[in-house]
Parts: sequence; structure tokens; C-alpha cells
Amino acid sequence: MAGVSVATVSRALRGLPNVAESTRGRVERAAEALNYHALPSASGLASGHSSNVSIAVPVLNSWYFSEVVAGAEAVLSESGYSLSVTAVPSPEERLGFVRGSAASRAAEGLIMVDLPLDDAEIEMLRAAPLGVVTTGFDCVVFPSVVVDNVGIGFKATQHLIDRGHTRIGLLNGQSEDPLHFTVPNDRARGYEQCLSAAGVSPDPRLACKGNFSTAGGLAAMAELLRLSDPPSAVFAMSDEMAFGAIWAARNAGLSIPEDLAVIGVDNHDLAEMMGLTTICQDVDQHGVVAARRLVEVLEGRGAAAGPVEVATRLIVRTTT
Amino acid sequence: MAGVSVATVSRALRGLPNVAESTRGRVERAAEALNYHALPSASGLASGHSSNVSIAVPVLNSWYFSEVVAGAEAVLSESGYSLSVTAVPSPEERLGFVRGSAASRAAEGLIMVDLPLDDAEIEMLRAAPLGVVTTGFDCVVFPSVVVDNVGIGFKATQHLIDRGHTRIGLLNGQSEDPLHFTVPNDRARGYEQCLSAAGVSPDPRLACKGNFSTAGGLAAMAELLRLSDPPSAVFAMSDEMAFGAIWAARNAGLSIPEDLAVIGVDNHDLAEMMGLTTICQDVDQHGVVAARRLVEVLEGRGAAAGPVEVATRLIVRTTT
DNA sequence: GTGAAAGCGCTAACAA
DNA sequence: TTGTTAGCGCTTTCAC
Repeated sequence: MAGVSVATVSRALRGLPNVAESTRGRVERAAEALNYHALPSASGLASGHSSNVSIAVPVLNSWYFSEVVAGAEAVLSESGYSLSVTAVPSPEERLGFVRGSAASRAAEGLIMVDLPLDDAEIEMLRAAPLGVVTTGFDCVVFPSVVVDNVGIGFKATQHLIDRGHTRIGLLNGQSEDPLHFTVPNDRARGYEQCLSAAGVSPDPRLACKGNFSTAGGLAAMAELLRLSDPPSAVFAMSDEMAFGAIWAARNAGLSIPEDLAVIGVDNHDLAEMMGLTTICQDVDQHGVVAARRLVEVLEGRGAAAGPVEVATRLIVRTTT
Repeated sequence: MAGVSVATVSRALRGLPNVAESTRGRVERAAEALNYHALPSASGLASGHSSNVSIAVPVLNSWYFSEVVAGAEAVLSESGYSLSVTAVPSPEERLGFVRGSAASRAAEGLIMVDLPLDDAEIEMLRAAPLGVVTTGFDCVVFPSVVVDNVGIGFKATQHLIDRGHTRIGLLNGQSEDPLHFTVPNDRARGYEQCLSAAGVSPDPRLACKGNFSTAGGLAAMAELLRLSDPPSAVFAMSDEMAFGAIWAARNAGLSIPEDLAVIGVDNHDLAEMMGLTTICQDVDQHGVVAARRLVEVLEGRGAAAGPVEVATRLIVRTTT
């Protein structure tokens, strides 16, 4: 329709140089009229590039991960990549996913969200012709995006200490993969370090597991409140657990922040309404930054291996 | 490595018939040892099948849509399909997405979630060699999954009437695409029908827009409470708006359900904790059913066009 | 600046 | 039951 060869069509439509502008125009108009798009599997086969990247998360239906995926999707679709999502709830499935991704070249890039890789997996991915970016753990062989979880625990605890609290409960997450998922441990470490720095010795009875869920936070807080000497404040490792804590206090007839101060982590959508003081970690930015680094890798613009840290900040509201 | 031709490898690995079991075993072992997987773009090009399906949602970072996507992903990955996600926030982007999907054959199946198609879009998709399933609107040309939104509005309102309420507020969603997004209108219709059936004439001042968000529900409820004759109960079209309503009541010093009864729709993760009475619509099942119907289409097992309805049920808790 | 032609790594006839 | 071979629809050399 444009009166040129298939090679010229290919060059023109992909914006390559050495195509006369008049020719490019004719080709583009013809493509438009025919609603022609190159077949991805054919161009992928010929060029070796699929323009497809894959993101793996532990679960899809959680506030945190859907924010990350949304952030990544926005960047990637902007850059012309399609995004395949996979839920990888167990270490076995993680291994299967990594094997498959490394071998099949279905995607040319991979974002592993809060899925720490073991040495064998790292080796498989390193050997594969694949861009890899990780999130949530301190990976040195691939570009990664992390937050300072020790710092988060410290900052949150410090805020409660600044408010005059010394008896501070801890709603811990729970590590399903204790070998590698370090977030809860790091935040707990920050909590302990801060207490020590303030001259308070941590009371292990004040630490409960809340499983990063609202229901877990509710149950854990209820337990803490049954103590003979309950805490006057609590640091929840996620806002969702903090919501549970707020509700447990409410059920116990306590006022917040008078009887119980609460601080969370995330700045969840509901945090503002609930007046929850929190350490905001701009979750969608985790996805955005990871995707940007991946695009850099795929387009050959470096992106040195190693972690990039996303900033966090305290947002004071009415629960403290 | 298995001592056979590429054709036999292809047949053996895809589980086709007419391969000796001993041969299949040798091929599978060799593939395992070499970590060989067929290159998707090559097999896609040769066979015409990409084993890739695409799901489009208005936004990714919302409770509702992440549940739908999670449900679909579970079914599709089980069936051997990869799932590409795209956020399509505006009608213009919807058109672009539909054009691209129809023309490029990047995916062989499409799930459109709460993205009503206009006639031109339906025509493009119908003409394309593509399986299509829609969700959330009553599509007759493609298989679709729907809920009885009029029924939801009726059931919710009836429950409040059964509790003795006659002055019942309505927290409406808001339709961004008023031409096609019928959910809010349908639920409002159910509300009105129920009131009429009970001999109550709807008061338009009791209907507010809450934009399907918690913040919107909070603001809308606050407004209703400022009325000289505020409602004694409120039907929120989503649990997230209901959370806002609960909080507005709390801020106004009202007790729930004594001073204000609240009912929502969804059975959101937090509904149980908040004690929210709601019309459960098993959101993840929307994704599951849509994905299952798509797989049927792609595998040639029929799946007649037209809507399949997902059931809803009342869950009574303490806000009514 | 453009065209001809040789693949990319598979699958699907067809033959054996 | 297995092998041979001709594509699938592009991209990419290499000529011109």
C-alpha cells in the first residue's frame, strides 16, 4: 500500500534512521489505514526481543503488592513493554518460576518483588539472557530497590519515645520464609536499637506476631492489652496491623492516643481517615523505581547492580 | 541428546499423542537436564497460539480490581496461560487498548473488567481472532460475568427496612463514563424500587456521591449528617464508602447501629473487623469465572456468549 | 535510502 | 511412531 518493501516498512514503523521522511509518512499512513501492527511473536523471534517483562509477587490481592504492580505497570507501559504478572506464594513455586523464566525467554526482563532469591536461583538468572531487578531484599548481583527497614523501626519507635512512651509494644509481621525475608527482623532490630539508645530495655512479652494482616493485628493487640502491665504505645510493622490495633483498643474501650498510641508503616489508603500516624514508604514508588531500573538495563543504559534506597518519612496524625 | 528429531521433541514435550512412552521419557529427561523450554515467540509464530491472555482494568491499585486480577491469574496460570495486565483509566486509552489488542495478536484472549465497550470497539474485537470475556456489564456478543446490581441495591435496602428504618441514605458511587458504567445506576434503582415497594418515597436529599472511595464516603456521610433530618441508616454502594460512613458517624459522636445503621457491598477484607454488614459479592470469583470462561473459549469448548451471573449474599454483622 | 534474501526457533503437513 | 521439510511474519545483514 505504501509502495515499499517489507524491510522499509519494518524500519519506518520502528523509527529507525535512514528512512526518508516522506517514505516514513506513507508507511505510517498505510499502517494506520490497515490497522497494521507487527506480530509480536514474529518480531520477537526475528529480533530476539519480546518487549515483555514479567513481575512476580508473593500474592496479588494485597494492598501492598497491588500498589507495587500498579507503579511498575505505569512505567513499563509508558516505555512500550507489556507486563505479565505471576503470583508466587511459596518457595517451591518461586523456584519453578525462576527456572521457567530463565529458560524460556518469554520475558526479557524480570522484577522479583519481595521474593528473596537463593544462590541457585541467582545463578540461573545470572546465566540467562534476562534483565533482573529485585525489590525488598538487599541483592548485590542485580539492581534492587530497598528501604531502610532498620531505620523505619528506629524512626517509628523514636517518635513514640519522643511522645513520652517507654512501654512500647511491637506488632511484628511474620516471616514465611525465615531464611530470606528480612523485613520483619530488620524493623524489629530498629525498634530494639532505638529502645536501647533511649535506655529502655526491650520486654519480649511486648512483641507479638500479627502476620501483616488486619485480623492478625487485632488479635495480637488484644493479647497485649490483656497483659497485667500493657503497653501505652504500639509500633505496628504495617498499617493494616495498626488498623487491627486501633480496633482492638476500641473494643477494649480505650481512647487513642490517650490510653494507647499507635504508629504504623506504609501510609495505606485508609490511614489518613483513621488518623493513623505512620512511616510512609511510598509503596507505588517501589514499583516505579524497580521498573525504571529494569528499563535502563534492557535499553543498555547501565543500571549498576546493587540496591537503590527509597526514602521514608514520618507522617504524624492523631493516633500519637 | 534424546536421539530424536526436533519434530518428535516438539510432540513429546507438548503431550501430543502418537509418541512412544519410552521416547517421551527420554525427551523429557533430556529437556529437564538441558533446562530446555520452547521459545514462546517461536512456537507462537509457528502455531499461531501465544498462550498469553491480557486483562484490562480501570486501575490496578484498588481493592476490587486487585481481587479480580488475582482470581483470574490463579485460573490462567493453572491452565498454562500467562497474564498481561494493563491499566486503562480513560475511554481514550480503552479505545487504544482495544485497537492494539485487536490488531497485534499479542494475546489470544482478553478480559475486560468493568470497561464497557462501545459498538465500534465490540466490532473491532469481534473481527479479531481473539477470545473476549467481559465483566461488569451486560454484554451479549461476548461471554460476560455480571452480578445483579439492581438486586444488590434491593437486598441491602430491604435489610435496613426489615430493621425498622425508613429514612435511608444512599452513598452512591460515581460513574466516570456515564454512558456505559451502569453499576451505580442499577444499585440506585434497586434502592428506589425497594423503598417504593415498602411504601417509602425516596428523598433525593438523602442520596450523595461518594466516588467509591473511603474518603468520598466520609465526606458524603458527613454531609448527610448535617441535614436537619438526617437518615437513621445508610446504604453504601461499596464497603470502602461504608468505612468512610462509619468514621463520619464516629467523628460526629454517633453510635452504630443505634444512631446510624450502615450496610455496604463487597465484603472487603476489613469488613469483618469493622463489623460491617454487607452484600458479599465474592469479588475474586468475578476474575475466576471470567478466566474460566475465557479458557473454554480458547480451547474451543464453546462458552456461549452472554452473561453468567455470580451470586451475592447478605452478611449481617454489627453495623445494622 | 531502499530492496533482496537469509534466517530467527519452532510447528504442522506429509512421507515413510 | 518417527523424520523431513516448508513455512509462520518478521528483522537484519548485505548489496545496490
